Formats: sequence, structure tokens, C-alpha cells
Amino acid sequence: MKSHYADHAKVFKAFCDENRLKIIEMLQAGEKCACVLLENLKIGQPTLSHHMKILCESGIVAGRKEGKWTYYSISTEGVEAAHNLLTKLTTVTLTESVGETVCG
Amino acid sequence: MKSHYADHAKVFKAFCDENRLKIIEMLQAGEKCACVLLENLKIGQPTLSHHMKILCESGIVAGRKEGKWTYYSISTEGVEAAHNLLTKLTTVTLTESVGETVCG
DNA sequence: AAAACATATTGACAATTTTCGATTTAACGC
DNA sequence: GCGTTAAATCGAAAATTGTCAATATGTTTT
Repeated sequence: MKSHYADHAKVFKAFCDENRLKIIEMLQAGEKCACVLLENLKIGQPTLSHHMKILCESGIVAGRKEGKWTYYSISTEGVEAAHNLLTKLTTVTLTESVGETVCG
Repeated sequence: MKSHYADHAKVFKAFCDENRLKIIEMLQAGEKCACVLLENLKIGQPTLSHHMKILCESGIVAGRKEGKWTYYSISTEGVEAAHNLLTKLTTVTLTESVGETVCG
């Protein structure tokens, strides 16, 4: 049985870099070709490729190849999964009364 | 007018480190003293302090000082804010028909 | 088949983040 | 006040991540 901390982290890493946030922001307006994204960012092509890989692995973004080009868009399923994971990670199962917790 | 990418990233950084995920997981069972968290992690005290700072700054975790001790718990408001931010960042505003996007 | 173009991969370096040891601050008990 | 304990801060080392230049892969066009 494997620890899945890394898998969980992967999802939220999508939102932890300024350029990735800019990319996601652009994708909110609809599907975009990699070349269009590149035009609107101050990074090189290999760096964009690196970020797109991280975004796709997070599940938040989906890629679609069409001939020479690759089109990216926000994945509704991925976003939903992220919401569910966020809930799973942050739901408090027990609430003890204040002061119940003892220390030392 | 300031760029808010850093602020947005701050929220999700809470979930991007294995030790922070372990801490959040422990807090799901209820409020915990820092010393208790420390006992259950393979990191030193200054490192825990560093992670707790990041978690508190994300809004996901809240700290409460009581004498010598500091108690941490998951912040319902912070979690809700994270959900809202996630929605804000990922909602697609327009959906053009497939193939509408032109390249080059 | 060759040239041109879009994207991915590789390897090296820069920037950031995590970690620790040492020290500091603050609260408690004697 | 003095010693003890809990947590924060500081400074430096280690690990990870972001970036770019060069190259490779795959597709289209001529």
C-alpha cells in the first residue's frame, strides 16, 4: 500500500506557480493552442511545455493534439476531482470541546 | 494595483508538501498542540514552526496560543475560502464550439 | 525527400523551498 | 530570580523546482 501524499500534492501544484496561474486564467476564456499561450507569457517554449505537463498531470487541464498543434483546456472533471479532494483533506471528523486537548 | 497570483498560490501551497499534508490529516481528528504534531513527524521543531506558518498564512489552519502552548486546527472559513478561490480560478466563462480556435 | 514548423525532451544553471543547528523570546514552576 | 519548557527566528546547507539553450520528435508543406 502506497502513500498518496505525492499524488494529492500534484493536484494543487497546478495553482502554486505564477505562470501556471496565468495559464489557467487564459484557459478560463476557452480552449487555447500552446502557441497562443506562449505569446502571452514571458517564458520560453520548453518552460511552457514543462508547465503544461504539470497542469495536465494535476488533472486540472486537458490536452488535445491536432496535427502539429496541441490545444489545452480546463478539465471540468479534473476541477471537480480537485474540489472533492480538497473536501476530503479538510473535513474535520471529530470536534472535541475547547480545552479538552491536553498537552505534555 | 498589485498582482494577486502570489496570494492565490499561498492558499494552495498548504497542500503541496508531504509534511503539511500529514499535519492537515492529523488536524482532521481535531485541534492539536504543536508538540503533539511534532511527535508524529520526522522533522525538527524549527521545521514544524516553518510549516505551521505557511499553513496559517494559507488560511487553512488557525493557531491559538494558550500559555506556553500553541494549538492548531483546521479553519472552516479558510477551507471555504479555498473552495471559493478554486471555483473562481477554474470556472470557464466562455465555451466556443470545437475547432473554432484558430492557430498561427 | 527536404524544409519548415510546433511541441517535447535533455542537461545545466538559477531561484526557491525545505531542513537543521544555534539562538532568542516568552511562559511556567520552584 | 533562576532553571525549564514551548515555540519562533536566524543563518546556512540540502533538496526541489523553474528556467533556458540545444537537440529531438513528429507533422505539414513544397
